[in-house]
Amino acid sequence: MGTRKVPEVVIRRLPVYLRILEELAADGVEVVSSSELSLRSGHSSEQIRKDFAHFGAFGTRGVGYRTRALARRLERILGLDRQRNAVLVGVGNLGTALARYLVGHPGHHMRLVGLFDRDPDRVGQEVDGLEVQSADDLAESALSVEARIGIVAVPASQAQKVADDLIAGGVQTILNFSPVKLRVGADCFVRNIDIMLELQSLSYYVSDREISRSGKPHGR
Amino acid sequence: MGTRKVPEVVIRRLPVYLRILEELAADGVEVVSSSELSLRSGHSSEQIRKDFAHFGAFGTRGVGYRTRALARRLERILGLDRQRNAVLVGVGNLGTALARYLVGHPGHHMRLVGLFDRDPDRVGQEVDGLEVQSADDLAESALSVEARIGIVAVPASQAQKVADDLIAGGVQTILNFSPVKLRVGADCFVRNIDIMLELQSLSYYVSDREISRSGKPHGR
DNA sequence: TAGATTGTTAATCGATTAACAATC
DNA sequence: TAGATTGTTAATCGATTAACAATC
Repeated sequence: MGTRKVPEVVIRRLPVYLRILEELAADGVEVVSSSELSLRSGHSSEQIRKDFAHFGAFGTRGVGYRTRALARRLERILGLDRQRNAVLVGVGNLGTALARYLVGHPGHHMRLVGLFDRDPDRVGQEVDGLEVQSADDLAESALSVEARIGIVAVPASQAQKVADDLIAGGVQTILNFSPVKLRVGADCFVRNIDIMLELQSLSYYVSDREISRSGKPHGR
Repeated sequence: MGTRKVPEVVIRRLPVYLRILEELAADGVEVVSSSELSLRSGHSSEQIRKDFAHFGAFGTRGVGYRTRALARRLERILGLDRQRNAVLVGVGNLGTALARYLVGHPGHHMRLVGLFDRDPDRVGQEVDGLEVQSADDLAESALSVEARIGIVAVPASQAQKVADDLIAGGVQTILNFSPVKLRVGADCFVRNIDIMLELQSLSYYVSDREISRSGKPHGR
C-alpha cells in the first residue's frame, strides 16, 4: 500500500506551514503559491510541494493553495482539529513559564489540562487558574483528563520516574526539557529540548576563538 | 586543504558527548570506548568515531578515549574552554526562567552577563543578582560586556529589532525563542526554539486520532 | 489559448551505517 | 602475540534539489 512512513523532518515543518496559512487566512488572503510559502517559511517551494504530496494533492495547478482549506487539512493531519490535552510536570521556573505561555497563548489547538509537582509547598498553588496537583497521583490524573501529551520540566533525577508515570497514565508523546535520555517503549514518542546543549553548540559558531587544527569554523 | 566545513548535525552532538565525558571523568572513569559512549548517548559508535574524526584522531586503538583529555578537546572545539558571555533579552515568564536556569546551573561554560527588557517597570529589578537593564541601550551594553551569544525571549513584534540591536552589539549567534524568522546577515548564526511548534508536531504522533488518507501515523 | 503553478519523477547531495585495515 | 578498538574507506540510505509533464 501507499502507506509509507512520513519522515519526522516533514512532520516538523507542517506546523510552520500551518502557522503561516492561518496568518494569511486571517489577513484575508484566500490563495497562496508554494513560492510565497517558501518566502515566508524559508523552505524551498519544491520541498513544500513535496511535503504536502506525502498526504495527497491539496493544490490547484496554475493557481496555488486555498489558505483556509489547506490549513484545515494540515490541522487534521497533525491531529490538531481537536484540542490536544497536555499535562505539565514540574512547576519550577521553567515549568511555570511554560504553563503561563501555554495558557496565555490560545488558538494553537493545545490545551493544558493538568499541572503537577512533587513539592507539597507547590501543590495547591494556582498558575493562571490551574491548580498544581500532587505528582503522586500523576498516572491516575493523566488518565482521568485524557492527556496524550506530557511535558517534563523536572530536574534530571526525577525525569525517568515522571516519564514512566506519564506513560502509565496514557501519555503517548513527551516533550522533555530535562537533560536525561528517557527510556520509553516503542509506543511513546519523545522529543528533547535541552537549552544548555543548544547554547553550548552555538558557542562553536562564535568566531573570535582560537583555530582548532581542523581549521576555522564557518558561520551561516 | 583539509578544512572542510563540519556539518551542523555533528556540532550539535558534541555537547552531548562533552556532558557524558564530564560525568564519567567526575566518576573517576579514565578511559571510555565509543561503544560505551554509544550506550550513553544513543548515537551509534561508528557515528561517534566519525564525529571525532572531523577534528583529528583523539583515541587510542585497542583502548579507547581518555575521558578528561577528550572532554578538554571538545571544550576547545566548541569554544567552551573560555567562559562564553551571553545576554538575554526579554525578562518575561520564559526569559526569567531561562535566566534563573543559567545562573542556577553553573559549570556549563556559559556565563550570563546581561539581562534586558524594554518595560520600564522591569528595568532595575534583579533576577538572581543580575539587574535588568533597559533594552534601549542594548547594542552598547552588549558591546561593553563582550557578549557573543544573544538569547531572544521577547514577543514576536519586538524580535527582529532586538536581533538587529544584538548584532550591532557584536553578538554573533542567537538563540531565538520567538516565533519569528529573524533576518540576519551571513555572519550571524541563528538557532530557533519554538515550543509551540514542537508541541504541535508532537500531536502527529498521538495515535488515537482519525486516520488520514495517507494511512495511520507511526509511533516510535 | 497562454501563463502559471502544481505534482511527480529523476538527479544530486549529504549523512549514516557497514566493513575492515591499522595499531595499541 | 592475541584481543580490542580506533580511524577510514566504501556502501547504503534518505532527504533535498532540479526538471518537467500535467493541468488549471
